[in-house]
Amino acid sequence: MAVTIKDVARAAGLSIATVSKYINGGHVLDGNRVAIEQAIDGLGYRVNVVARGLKTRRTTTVGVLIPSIEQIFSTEIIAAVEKQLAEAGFTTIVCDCQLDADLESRKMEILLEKQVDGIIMMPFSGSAEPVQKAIDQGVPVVLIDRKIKNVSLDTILVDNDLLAHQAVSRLIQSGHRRIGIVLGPEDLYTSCKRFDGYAAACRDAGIPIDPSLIRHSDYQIAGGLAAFGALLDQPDRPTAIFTTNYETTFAAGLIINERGLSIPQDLSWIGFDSLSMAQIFKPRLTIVAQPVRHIGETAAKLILERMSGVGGREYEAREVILPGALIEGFSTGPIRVHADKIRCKAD
Amino acid sequence: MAVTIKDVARAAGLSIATVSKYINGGHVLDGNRVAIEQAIDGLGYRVNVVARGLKTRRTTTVGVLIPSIEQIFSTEIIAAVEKQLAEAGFTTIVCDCQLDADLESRKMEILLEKQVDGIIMMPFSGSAEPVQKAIDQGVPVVLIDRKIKNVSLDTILVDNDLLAHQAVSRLIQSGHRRIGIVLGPEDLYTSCKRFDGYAAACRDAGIPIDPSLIRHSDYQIAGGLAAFGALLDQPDRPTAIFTTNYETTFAAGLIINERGLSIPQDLSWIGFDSLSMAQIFKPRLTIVAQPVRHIGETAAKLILERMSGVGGREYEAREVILPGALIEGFSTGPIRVHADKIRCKAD
DNA sequence: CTGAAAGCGCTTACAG
DNA sequence: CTGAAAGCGCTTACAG
Repeated sequence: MAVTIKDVARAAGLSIATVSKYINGGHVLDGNRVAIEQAIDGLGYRVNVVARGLKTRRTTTVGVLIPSIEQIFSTEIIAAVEKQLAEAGFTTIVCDCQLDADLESRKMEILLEKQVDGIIMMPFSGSAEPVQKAIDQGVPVVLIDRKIKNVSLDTILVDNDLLAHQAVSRLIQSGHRRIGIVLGPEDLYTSCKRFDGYAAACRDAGIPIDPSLIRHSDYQIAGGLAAFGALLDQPDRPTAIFTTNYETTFAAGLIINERGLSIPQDLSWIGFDSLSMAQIFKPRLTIVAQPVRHIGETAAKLILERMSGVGGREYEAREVILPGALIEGFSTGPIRVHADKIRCKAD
Repeated sequence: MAVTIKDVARAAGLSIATVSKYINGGHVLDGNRVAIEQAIDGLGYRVNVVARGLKTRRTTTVGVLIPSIEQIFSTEIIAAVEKQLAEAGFTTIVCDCQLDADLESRKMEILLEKQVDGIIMMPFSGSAEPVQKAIDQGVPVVLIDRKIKNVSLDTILVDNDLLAHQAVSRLIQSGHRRIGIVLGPEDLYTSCKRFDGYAAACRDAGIPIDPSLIRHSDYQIAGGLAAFGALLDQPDRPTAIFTTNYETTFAAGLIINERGLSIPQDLSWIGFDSLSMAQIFKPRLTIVAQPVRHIGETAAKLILERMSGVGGREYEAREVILPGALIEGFSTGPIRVHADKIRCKAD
């Protein structure tokens, strides 16, 4: 059986209270300290954090709930979160809901059941229900990437409209006026913001918004294929396209490869996220890069602060907006006239 | 304060023992069952798994320890593991050691401290020390991807030599005889196996092994750049190259892009892992694909079996070798004569 | 500084 | 089937 604090106390000839005090950083007489240290080393004692957690009601564990663990955007954030939390002595439990709204709720319950001290969540469904459960139990929550309607919580966001504005302006500078955009679901926070930036850039340049250039998707590969394909196949097709998340950018890459399009000769293109994919693509892709590490670190620091209780149980929700960057590649260029190569499949 | 089993017992007019029995699936009188259910619903009771864990010495949690959470190979496996374990009612705690041998040991301790019921580990350092700690505590361990010397443990492997053999044979079929290979560290299990497959394929075709065509790396991007670059820059350079993990494959892609090489005209190339990168590359890459989902599921099932105690504490270590696949793209072709374009940078 | 005692919320033999 | 009691390993006031 595992060795307990009792064994240490016996070996050191002290009470468990004293040993406990020492373990938790309290002061004990020098002689006793030595005795305890020897006992611990000799016995190979290690605190049972489960027992401690029962008593202290803290598990030094934080739950991370994300839409899918297979999305690189989430992965990179998790890595940063985990590292930051580990340095503070916290363990991270990662749960994904596999793009399933029901699971999002279930996994939240599991996290709560595990008595996590705090939760970092990237909302998937947008429903307030999962997060409400945490609030009800008094567990602090920090949101990432998007807000949840009618819920006031700490949130780490990215300057989506500015970034989209920059990307679209970049295309406009190259002379494009028919610029397509592949967005996510209509009511999704990031999707709205990225559209706002697109619209603002067009407005600034005096370009009227053409609804046929705006395509919504599910922000997944399947939807990206459909949306990007539709943009290419329409009669007066765009000369440049902006895909606004990783999955739709990947989908665009697939189609471009399949149809044998030359970038930027046949089409100018700006993608989103995943620097590595951008670097591998021929020619190197121009993309909007979100500050993933920064997001993760910021979220981790904030949840640590909330868990420590600074500001009390009734704090005011904070909203942090982080800057991203437009990373230039070679996928944008001036407009060409001959664009009939595009519809190689449709024709 | 949270509602406990005591509150439920009081509300239901029963003892906590009876409530506990019901919660854990025991039989109680129908009337009592109703009373308990009502009390639970009314109070919003939820079992405190920390308290339960203290008593039962089981946490229904398994730890996953990997080299880096940012490596896509690991991510995909984790996703499969997590899903499989969740279905069995287990929670997954993912820890990575950030490619740091010391951290590998520390994180193992943390996992053990959290009283995980089992551990799935993809070894990084190859040292037996981290895993020995788990063994000492009687916590079952399932290894993934590679073995650890002098330790007999359940291990889920991939048929590395066969896969490498297939890949190299594919190149030989196209007429290549000077085939370069970018491996990992010399003593790494997978690296050795993949070299074995390479060597066997050459031997089968009567091609002598030329040491200058064999480059070891750290299996990371940095090492991949160095190794791949060195292969290209050497006097009698290979006409085809096989990069044997994701990072070195990615590195090769970077160099190919940077130098403006045309594949397969200037060079035939077969990569490893990451179907998505292969699909985005121009032309679509031929790669060796490991059965990531299969690996994850198999590891999860095995650890579940070990945790359940079937086979007893003293079981015989099992070794499972899973088949992968060579996925054909367009990155291999017949040899060309003019290869001077290659050294655009060096010249 | 040290120790005896209570208790965190649960499960588990053991009687009844 | 039900309940009283012990105990999992720890921390925490409270005396001393």
